[in-house]
Amino acid sequence: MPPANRLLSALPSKDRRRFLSGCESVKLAFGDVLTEPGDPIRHVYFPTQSFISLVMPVSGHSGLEVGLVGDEGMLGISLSLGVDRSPFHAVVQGEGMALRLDAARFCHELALSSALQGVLKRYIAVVLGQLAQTAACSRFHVVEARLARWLLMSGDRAHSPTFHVTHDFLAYMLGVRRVGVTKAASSLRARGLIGYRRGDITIVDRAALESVCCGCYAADNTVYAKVMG
Amino acid sequence: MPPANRLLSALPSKDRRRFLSGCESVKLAFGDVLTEPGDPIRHVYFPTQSFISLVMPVSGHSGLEVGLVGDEGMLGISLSLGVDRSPFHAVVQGEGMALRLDAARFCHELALSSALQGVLKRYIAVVLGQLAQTAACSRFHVVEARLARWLLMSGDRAHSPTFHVTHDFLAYMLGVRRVGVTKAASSLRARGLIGYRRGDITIVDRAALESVCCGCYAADNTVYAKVMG
DNA sequence: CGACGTCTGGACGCTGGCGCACAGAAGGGG
DNA sequence: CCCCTTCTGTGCGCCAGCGTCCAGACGTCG
Repeated sequence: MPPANRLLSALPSKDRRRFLSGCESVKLAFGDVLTEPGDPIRHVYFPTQSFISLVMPVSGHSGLEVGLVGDEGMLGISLSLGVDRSPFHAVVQGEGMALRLDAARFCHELALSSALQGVLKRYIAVVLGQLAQTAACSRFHVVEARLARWLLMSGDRAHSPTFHVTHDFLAYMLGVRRVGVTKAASSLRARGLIGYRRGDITIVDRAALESVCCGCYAADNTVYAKVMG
Repeated sequence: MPPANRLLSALPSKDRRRFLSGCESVKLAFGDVLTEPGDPIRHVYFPTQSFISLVMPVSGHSGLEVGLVGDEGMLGISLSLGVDRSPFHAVVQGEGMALRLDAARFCHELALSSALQGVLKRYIAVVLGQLAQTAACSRFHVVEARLARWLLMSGDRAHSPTFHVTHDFLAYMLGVRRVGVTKAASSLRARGLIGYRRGDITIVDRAALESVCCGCYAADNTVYAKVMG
């Protein structure tokens, strides 16, 4: 069985088969930009092995990552709300496969499957909570804790303790200086929680990393499990 | 004609009449707590003259306001997503009237009106964008700019340049110290942009306040107009 | 194998906001 | 009318993160 997307796995098999038959499997490459804020949504994506960052740009600043979409979610939910523009800058963070569907076809399929409608609505409710959580987190928590959270979230979505990301890129996601990331990361490494080398990061001691990270990580997971499971 | 809620005004008159007949008009008092995170949603509210803060609590911190709901929105959207729990702490910020509907009845009405479904879906899309905007704003912008934004948003929803709020409360909303608010507010007052006295704040020079405030205020309004208008 | 680009690691002073503590001013209730 | 609560204003030392610059380490590609 090939790796799947959890939203689609939740569908009854008839709806799922029907939906999958309309999808194409594409490989997303690191750094690919899938949507720009304000631009029309051409495709929706259901990551299977890949994952995607949602970044909110701010004038005069680098932008801030407000969401991470992996096999537990989808990119382009706005479409299911009847809005054809993306509010976010979406950039591929973890290379890998995703299922893709063009906008018109997605809307068509959505209209045909009330099961899909239900799953996506609940997913949107989760996203609402996660956005709020992220807002509070990036306001209050120190870089080290937020870095830990990011690594855990990415590790989950990469289905692997190792993935590719530079300090520079992390700084962009977290909305801090690159130097700040280097400092936090080297501290985590010194304590044996993670390892890294020229853009490849490895989670070494997951449990310890969880204890360093803020409660937002656990909160997110709890909400997801409660609403979706 | 009594003051209305803009979401409901957007409905075709038949649907609107039907929906309104199921609503009760209630007065919301300053400080009333309407939902707690994780608690079941008993009622949904469509403010007409009142407005409501959505606050995301964070362990070890005071919490952060992530949204403001006035006559342009509603409280309890999660219900329309099939989720009966509120992710937020919702507290009445501006005293006044609102239309209230109990949860079961709301779901029933929603099922009957596809126009209402459409409006609320678009509203949710707006909220998604606003949450992201707020996340970035509270990460990057200085207290003074954020305060200005908050005052403008509240002024809009209060339909009046004057409304009641103490520095203490503002600090809670913005996730900063009360002293930080006092400093920013007194600076704005010294420049003649606002006035205040023991909890009553007045916007004196709206245009100047807009120029002090970050672009997030304008961005929010633009998105709302584009998606809802 | 050498040169260049990329990635990581320090160092500098600076500042916005923090935590705390205290003092004056305005109102409201007994 | 006085006391007590609430609200606003100020002054401390402190620190996380900022902006900037430079240096070393690693890889890759010509």
